[in-house]
Amino acid sequence: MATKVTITDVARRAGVSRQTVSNVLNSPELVREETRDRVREAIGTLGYRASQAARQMRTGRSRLIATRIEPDRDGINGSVLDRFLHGLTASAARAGYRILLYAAGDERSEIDTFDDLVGSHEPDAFVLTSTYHGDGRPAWLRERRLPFVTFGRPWGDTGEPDASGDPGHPWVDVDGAAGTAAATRHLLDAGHRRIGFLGWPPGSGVGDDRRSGWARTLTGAGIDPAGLDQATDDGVADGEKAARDLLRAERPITALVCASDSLALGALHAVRSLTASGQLTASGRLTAEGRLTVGGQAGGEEGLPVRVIGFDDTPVAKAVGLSSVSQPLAEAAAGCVGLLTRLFDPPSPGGPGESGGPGGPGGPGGPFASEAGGPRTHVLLQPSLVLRQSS
Amino acid sequence: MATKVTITDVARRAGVSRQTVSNVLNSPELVREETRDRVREAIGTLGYRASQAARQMRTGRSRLIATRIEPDRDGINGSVLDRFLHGLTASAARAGYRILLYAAGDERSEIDTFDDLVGSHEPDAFVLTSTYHGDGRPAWLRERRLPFVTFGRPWGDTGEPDASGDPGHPWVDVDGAAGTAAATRHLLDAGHRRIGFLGWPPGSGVGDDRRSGWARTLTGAGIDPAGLDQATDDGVADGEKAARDLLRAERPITALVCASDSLALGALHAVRSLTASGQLTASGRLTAEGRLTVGGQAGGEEGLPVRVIGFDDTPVAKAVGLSSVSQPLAEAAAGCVGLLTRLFDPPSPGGPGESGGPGGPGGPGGPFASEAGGPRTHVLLQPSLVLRQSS
DNA sequence: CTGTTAGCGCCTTCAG
DNA sequence: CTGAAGGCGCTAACAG
Repeated sequence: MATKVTITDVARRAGVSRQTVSNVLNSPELVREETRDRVREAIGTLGYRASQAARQMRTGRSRLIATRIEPDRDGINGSVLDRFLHGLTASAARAGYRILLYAAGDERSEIDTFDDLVGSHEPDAFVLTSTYHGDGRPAWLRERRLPFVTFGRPWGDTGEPDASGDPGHPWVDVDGAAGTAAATRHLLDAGHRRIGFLGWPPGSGVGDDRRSGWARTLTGAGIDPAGLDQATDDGVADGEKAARDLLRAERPITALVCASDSLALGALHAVRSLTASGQLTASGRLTAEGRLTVGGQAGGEEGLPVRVIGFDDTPVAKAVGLSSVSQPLAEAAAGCVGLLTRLFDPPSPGGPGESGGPGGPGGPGGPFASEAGGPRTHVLLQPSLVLRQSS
Repeated sequence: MATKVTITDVARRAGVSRQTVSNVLNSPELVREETRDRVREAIGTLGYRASQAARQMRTGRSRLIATRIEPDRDGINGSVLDRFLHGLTASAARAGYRILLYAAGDERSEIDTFDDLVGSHEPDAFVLTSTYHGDGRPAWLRERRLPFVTFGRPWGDTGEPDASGDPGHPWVDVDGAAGTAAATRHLLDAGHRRIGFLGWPPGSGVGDDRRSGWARTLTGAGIDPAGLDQATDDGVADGEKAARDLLRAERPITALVCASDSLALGALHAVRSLTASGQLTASGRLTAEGRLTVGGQAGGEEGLPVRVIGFDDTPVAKAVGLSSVSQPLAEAAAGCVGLLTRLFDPPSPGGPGESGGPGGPGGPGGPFASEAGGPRTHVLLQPSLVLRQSS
């Protein structure tokens, strides 16, 4: 049973003082190479590891990043945050940090947990997920000058990023609008014109963002999106119901972009069941093969199979052959860790641009001065479209 | 900006020595009530929190429990471990512990991580998930007398718990066989006789366990399970294929118990597509309503709709109306934390029985002596059957 | 019951 | 470049 090996043991073994060992660890350039190697060898053979607790007492840094684990959401989309969390754990480890988990039901209890954690385990930073309108967490953390990043833009009251005078904080996000735009474009390219959108009620930043990409693309192609979308709560049953309405509307859709895989799965059900029962709509007809024939409509969309595209590329999408917009979650996690470490160890000033990141250009980079002294950096990542049988 | 408040500040505020404050925190019974209240009030108004780092240096305990976050598995079952992890985080917090996360690809890297963690953040314990045949992690930890619990029985080489002389360690598990048995019984009660099983290739402890509950129940009802099951890799497509075989076999099944929701989802697809196309089998016929009419077979099963039951009660099961066996994951997590804290703070000896737990009787409680001195305790939880449209 | 003493392992001065 | 002090905040032993 190897009793705890300390820095003193290493020093003795290497024939140097404890400080030299410490220097080898923290400022190697101060130590002569020969000595350094000797110390490192001693560290290796003894299996020495610096005690975090002792180090933290001295430096005030815990090398811990705290984040919340969310309870299983109703839907199918829960896996998104899990994948993010896995990426975060891996990225953090690479940067020498560990993830500390906490659970919290609502904002109040989450902030209480912040308070608790800050006093006890003293994480070096927080990563916030699932940001929302009027999110009180960033303000609380900023007031106390606690480093943090959000995965998700700060959604202002208008649904636009930074629209409400938010002084800003580092964030990473995925460009949802670009994702739905790509999906819509793909369907346009396949000859579809009446491309619907199945989303959530207005007011959720993420949902509005995703809808906007669809609407923008349709408009750009000279198609009026009015009447082609439905808003509903997230869920398979809700999605199925809303999709039915769209498929049997006066101007029936022939393809559908959805704000989530749950909705898309519901839509798929709707398509299949309408297909199976050979139902008619006011101006369209679903054939046995899932092809929708739109009577008397102009354009080349006659006989095209009804297409559905989801969002998040969850395991279910893969399982049922649903095309979906995929978020680069590992990259997002890496981005969070990157922004955080940049806060801790500021890069040499005057370096390369500090906005933007891999996979896409940065955001607008507004001129807000950061009174907290932290650089207002952010990373906006581009999603990708994963095509399967459903489109 | 509230600068770090220390135990000295509290002592001064309360007019006592630092030691007294410490006593109020750790051994309140040693302090006169009046003093205690005064100190507590000072703690409250000052917002004092004991520094974990300092405490850890003194006590050697970090109040951290390390566990692994698994990468997204292929399937749909990933959510199981996430729900467990959430429960673990919540239970640990209630007991005054936090969860420290790590990621690891294989056993080798996981053990390297153990080593790293033990030397740096020094978690008080580990929780191991996804145990498997020949799992090398428990032995590694036990050799070093590091406290740990596994979620999952130690599967011996024969597939039976503790069959290979494993000296034992604390574990929590869910009785999978009881779950499939309940599912099978439910189908028997509904009049089914040819109840199939869709599982994984033999050799996986969990899979064999689940199959055994089905086989046992069928045998108990006087039905020979031979030829009524299929083994395949986990996955919707694999499940669909295997289910087709079963539905069109010489002795076609009329109901199906599955080892996972992925397989069950595939089976559901198979049932629906066979139903839709009105396919015939050697001795059965699927009607349009998904009813299987078995020609010339004895028993009351004619005209019964084909039933499918999954395992794990994942969000997808809920979404598509699939009946499924549900594991009590929050309880399992609580059980892990309970076993761990029992290790740290042993209950008064001669207390109540130390085996078994809520929801079910304990395991066999073999007579192995534990050379490490730790009590070999375990908790076997009972799953429940969640019925939906599919059964 | 309360106060004093000592030191956990490390890193940051400051001298050599 | 290397060695000698000092102390981060806390608690386990003792002394009063």
